[in-house]
Amino acid sequence: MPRKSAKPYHHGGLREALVEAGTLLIEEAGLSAFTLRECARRAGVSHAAPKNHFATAEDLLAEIAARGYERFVASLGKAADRAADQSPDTRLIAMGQAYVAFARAHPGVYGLMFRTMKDHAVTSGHLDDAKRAAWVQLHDGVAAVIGPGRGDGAVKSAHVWALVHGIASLIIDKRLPPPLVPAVVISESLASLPAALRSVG
Amino acid sequence: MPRKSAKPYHHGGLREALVEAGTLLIEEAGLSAFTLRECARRAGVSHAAPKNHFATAEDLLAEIAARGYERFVASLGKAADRAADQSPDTRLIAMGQAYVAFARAHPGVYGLMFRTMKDHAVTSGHLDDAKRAAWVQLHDGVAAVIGPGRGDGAVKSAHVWALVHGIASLIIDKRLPPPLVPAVVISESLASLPAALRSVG
DNA sequence: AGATTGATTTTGACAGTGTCAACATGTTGT
DNA sequence: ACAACATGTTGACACTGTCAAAATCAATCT
Repeated sequence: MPRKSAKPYHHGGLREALVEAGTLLIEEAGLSAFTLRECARRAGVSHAAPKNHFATAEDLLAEIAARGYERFVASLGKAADRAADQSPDTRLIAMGQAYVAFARAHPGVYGLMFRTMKDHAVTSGHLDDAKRAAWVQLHDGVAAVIGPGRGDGAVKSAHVWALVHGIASLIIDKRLPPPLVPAVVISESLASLPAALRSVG
Repeated sequence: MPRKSAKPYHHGGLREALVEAGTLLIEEAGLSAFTLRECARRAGVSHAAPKNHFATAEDLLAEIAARGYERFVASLGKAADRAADQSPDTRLIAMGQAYVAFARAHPGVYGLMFRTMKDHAVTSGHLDDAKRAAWVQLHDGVAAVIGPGRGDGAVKSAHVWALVHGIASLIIDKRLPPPLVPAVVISESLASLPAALRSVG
C-alpha cells in the first residue's frame, strides 16, 4: 500500500493533476495560454508524461470541458433549487442568471465548452454525457414554463439556450458597446423570455 | 512604372495577398489552421516577409476580422434593402436571417470576429471602425421596430444581438441536439422578437 | 523470497510555429 | 548617379505537440 505522506507512487495521480493544472491555467490566463507542456510543468513532471493519460492535447481539453459542464450543471441546479418555491417563470429567469454568471466567472472554460473540437472524430463519452446533462437541465426548466402542451418544446429550449449563450458570449468577449452595463442587459433580456416562450408556436 | 505581366515589383501587393490568403485559409480549414507561415507560403513569399506589413500574426488576424465585419455589414445592408418596402418587423427579421446566414456561410471568419484579441492593447483602428459600423447597422433596424420612444433602445439592440449571435454560435459549433433543424430554430426564435422588443421596458 | 510483467515516467529527437536581427534586393527621389 | 528607403530573404532562437526508445518503479506470480 503506497504511503500518503512521502512522494507517493510515480506521481500518485498525474491524471487529476493535469486536469487541475490545465483548468487553472485556462482560468488564469485564458484558453490561448493552455499548453500541454506547461500543464506537465505545473504537475512537476516531464513534458512527455501526459501521453500515458491523454493521447493528445485535445483529449486533455475534452476532459477539462467535461468537468466544466459538470460544474455548470451543478451551478444551474443549485439556482433552480433556490427558486424551487417560486413560479416556473422566475425559476427559469434565475437559471438564466446563473447561466450567465457561470460564464462570466469562468470565461476560459466556458469558451472551451462551446468550441468545436479540432477534428477528433470520437469525442470522449464523458464529454458527451456532460453536454447531454446540461441540455436536459435547461430543457426541464423551459418545459415547466410552457406547460405540458403538445410537442416537447425543444425548439423553445433552443431559443432560451441561444439567448443566454448569446448574452454570455457578448459580455465575455466585450462586444457590448461601452455605455451598456451587463447586469441590465441580462435582466431585461431575460425578463422578456417567459412571455416569448408562451407566444405562438 | 512597374510592368504588369512579368513578376511585378518585389511582390506588388503582398499586404493584400496575405489578407486574402489568410481569409481563404480560415474559411477552408478553420481558424485553428491559420498560420502566418502558411499565409506567406500561399502568397509565394518567404516566411519572414509579412513582418513588413504586419508586425505580428495578431495584426494580420485583426485586419482579416475587420474585412469580415465589412462584408458582414454589406450583407445585412443588402438584406435590409431587399425588405425596404416591408414593415419594420419583417425587415428586422430579414436582417436576423441574413445575420445567421452570414455566420453559417463564413464560420471561420465569424469566429474570428467574435473573439477577444490575445492582448494587444491597441486594436487596429480599422477593426474598431468596422465593429462600430456593424453595431449601428443592427441598432438602426431595432430602432425602426420599437419606434422613437424615450431612450435610444440600446439595451433592446443588445438583446437582439445576443439572440442572433447565440443562434449562430450554437449552429456553427453544432450544439443543437440532433433532432433540431437549424432553419426552424432560426425562424421560430426570430418570430418572437418584435413582440419581445415592444413589451415592457 | 526473487524474477517477471506491466504501467509510468524520462530522455532525446523531429517537424512545425512566431519573432527577431542581419543581410540582400529593388525602387524612388534628388 | 547616388543616396535613402521600402521590401524580401536567410538564418537563428525559443517554443510547441508528438513520437520512439530507454529507464524506473509497483504489483504479481511462482
